[in-house]
Amino acid sequence: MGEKSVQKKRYIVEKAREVFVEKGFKKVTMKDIVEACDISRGGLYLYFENTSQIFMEVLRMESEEADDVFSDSITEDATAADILLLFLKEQKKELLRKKNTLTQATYEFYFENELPKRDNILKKQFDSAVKIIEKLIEAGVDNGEFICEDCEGTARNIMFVLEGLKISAQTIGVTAEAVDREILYLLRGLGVED
Amino acid sequence: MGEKSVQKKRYIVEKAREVFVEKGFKKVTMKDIVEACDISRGGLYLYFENTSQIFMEVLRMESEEADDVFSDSITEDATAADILLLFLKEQKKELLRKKNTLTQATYEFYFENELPKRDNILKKQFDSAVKIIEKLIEAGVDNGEFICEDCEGTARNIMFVLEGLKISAQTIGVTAEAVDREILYLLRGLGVED
Amino acid sequence: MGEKSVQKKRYIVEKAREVFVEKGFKKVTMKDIVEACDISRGGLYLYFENTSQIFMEVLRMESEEADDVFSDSITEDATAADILLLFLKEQKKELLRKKNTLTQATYEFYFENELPKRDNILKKQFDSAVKIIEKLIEAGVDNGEFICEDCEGTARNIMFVLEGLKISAQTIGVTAEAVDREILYLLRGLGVED
Amino acid sequence: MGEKSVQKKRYIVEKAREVFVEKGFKKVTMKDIVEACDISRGGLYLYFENTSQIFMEVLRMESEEADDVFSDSITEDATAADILLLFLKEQKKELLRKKNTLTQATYEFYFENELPKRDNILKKQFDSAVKIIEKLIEAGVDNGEFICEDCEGTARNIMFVLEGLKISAQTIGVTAEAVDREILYLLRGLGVED
DNA sequence: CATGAATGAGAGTTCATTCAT
DNA sequence: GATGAATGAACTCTCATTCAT
Repeated sequence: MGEKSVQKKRYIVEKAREVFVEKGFKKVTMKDIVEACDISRGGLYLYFENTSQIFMEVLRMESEEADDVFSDSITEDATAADILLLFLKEQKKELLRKKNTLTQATYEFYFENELPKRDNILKKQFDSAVKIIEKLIEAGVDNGEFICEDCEGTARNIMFVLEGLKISAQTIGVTAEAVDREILYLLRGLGVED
Repeated sequence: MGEKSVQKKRYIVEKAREVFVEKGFKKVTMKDIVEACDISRGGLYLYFENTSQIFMEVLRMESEEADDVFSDSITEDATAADILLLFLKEQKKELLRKKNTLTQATYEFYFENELPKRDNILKKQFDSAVKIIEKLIEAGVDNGEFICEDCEGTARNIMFVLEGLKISAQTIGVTAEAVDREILYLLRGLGVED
Repeated sequence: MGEKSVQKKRYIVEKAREVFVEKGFKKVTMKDIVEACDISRGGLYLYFENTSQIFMEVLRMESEEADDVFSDSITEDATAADILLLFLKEQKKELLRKKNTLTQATYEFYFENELPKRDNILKKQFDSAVKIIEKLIEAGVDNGEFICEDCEGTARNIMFVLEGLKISAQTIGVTAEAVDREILYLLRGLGVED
Repeated sequence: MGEKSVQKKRYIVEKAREVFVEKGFKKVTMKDIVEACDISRGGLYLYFENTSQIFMEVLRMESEEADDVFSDSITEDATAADILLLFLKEQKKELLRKKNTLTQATYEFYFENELPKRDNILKKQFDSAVKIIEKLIEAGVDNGEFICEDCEGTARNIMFVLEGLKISAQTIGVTAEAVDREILYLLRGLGVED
């Protein structure tokens, strides 16, 4: 597959991403993607065999670009609390966003495909986020910003709360206030006064 | 609708439940349910128009029967900590169970149907669970079992963690140990020593 | 499947037969048969899963109706030679007929489906034809019409020649004269003077 | 077309032959052949327009190389009976061979293409085989090996029996014993004692 | 009420064939 | 000459939904 093919594949994945954002995973057909890309029916099959394959590529591309969840938050003289807060605000924005989100499609994809439980991109992201938060909390404890006895447990707790908020946002609905309240609760747990 | 019709409807819903447990929500077709019920294709349409309608009925029946999430745990002389622990154990069992769970189907259903965000059974269950946990914690605080400054916040935190664990179990996979660890973390947050 | 279904199935098989006669086996699609029957696309699938299944049914029906290859030839006072000659004439007509023949389709079907080598309708027909010809020759020998030392071998020889003529008719082409010549040759082998 | 082109064409035909041997004629697509040859899709079209054209070339090449059906059998001091027997043994081997045979593909090809009935390679091969067998029988009669009144008729009979065996091998199945039995029958018809 | 045959829309998939490079 | 990406027609198959009985 030449240079051009790589570009076209990328093009398809980008267009497909929009479709998945729009419709989730299950509802999306090869036809939908063909139409979104404005290519021929057979053309798509030159690059991908099915929607799962395309979605996995979308996820891969996503995780490549988004590896820097924290990098935005980390600036020269930011404190641990600043960084954590920024990260949580970022997550809030993400989880409240109705559109331009792959959240639902991602869940649906993992529901449908029991297989990739191991070496699961989602899991890797979760674990690495826990690690980073843990380091952050440790740093905060060191310089007296945070109070925390079980940094790892707290990091994991934060991530599960975020997961809970995320899925709740997609199902029972969650308001900005509700998210703020949870963020406050988490910060207070670290000994941060408002 | 006569008595007989009510019974048949109930029969359909029960059979359909098995199908949803087995296949989630999206993948299920009217044909699947017709076959599971061993009734005629047209027959099903006399009672339900589509799978969404059937699933909502499944959910309704479910919540009627399961309103007593706590009732099992509450006995005469159980302490607040006992009850909370029993509840959490119950949730653990539920979320680790691969089969006989409507979890996935429920998520899929709410993904597909943006509509029932309001008067959403899931939301009601969530809110009422928060309430009950809050009362429980308050009781625990009163008799010195728990230490807690923000009972409502803590109750909500517990529920979001459970939601996070539940969705994680369906996507990235969660081990029994991981769940135990979270439960311990939550209890320690209430000042409970192991 | 009720009485009506049986009739419709029969109707489909009859229409499909025409299609197979027209186009052989391989070229025929479910769509072709749907169109020939003037039923809906999905309708055909209620009765048959694929063209092989339909063709097998065509063959079965064919063999039911045609079990009496010889019965036409057998009359009260016909001699063995008469009957044999009539049979051979019948075969001649059959193998020279361009249209209304399942020959080609049958060959194609057996090419495609290696499976039914055993309990193969074609084989049964061949074997039973050999048996009948053998009996016929024996009868002819008994009453002095034929001279033959190895009736079974001769019967089989006749059938293989007929098979050879049949496939030749479909591939290299065979004239009426050529068939007559072979028939004469076979009869002379039985000591019959023209 | 240059020297190189001729070679490439030959290469394609040889590779295509393998495909036809493997899959018959009808099932073979241009894509199959492209893949077998490991050339480009468009490249094949520079040489052939469709599978029929390719197959005809395969047949032509085949008949060029195989014109010597008998040449193997004919040695200095072999008797007519020896040669005939060798030829029949050769045919037996051929028709029992499951793989490496173009038989099925050839039949399918002639089924599909009504056209080449005239100037039909198959026919030429058949006719020339009849001629040769006839000469052989005449020679055998001359030196007292065979008894035969109608050499041409007998030669043709032999060829039709072989055709019958060949197609039977492909459809109803034929055992080595069955072939031997037919060969014996044919030889006895020529007055040859076992 | 209940049945289940029938319809037809629509998704998936494969290839023959073309054509710019 | 040669390549292989691209197109689009054609086929298979599945269901939601209707309707005569």
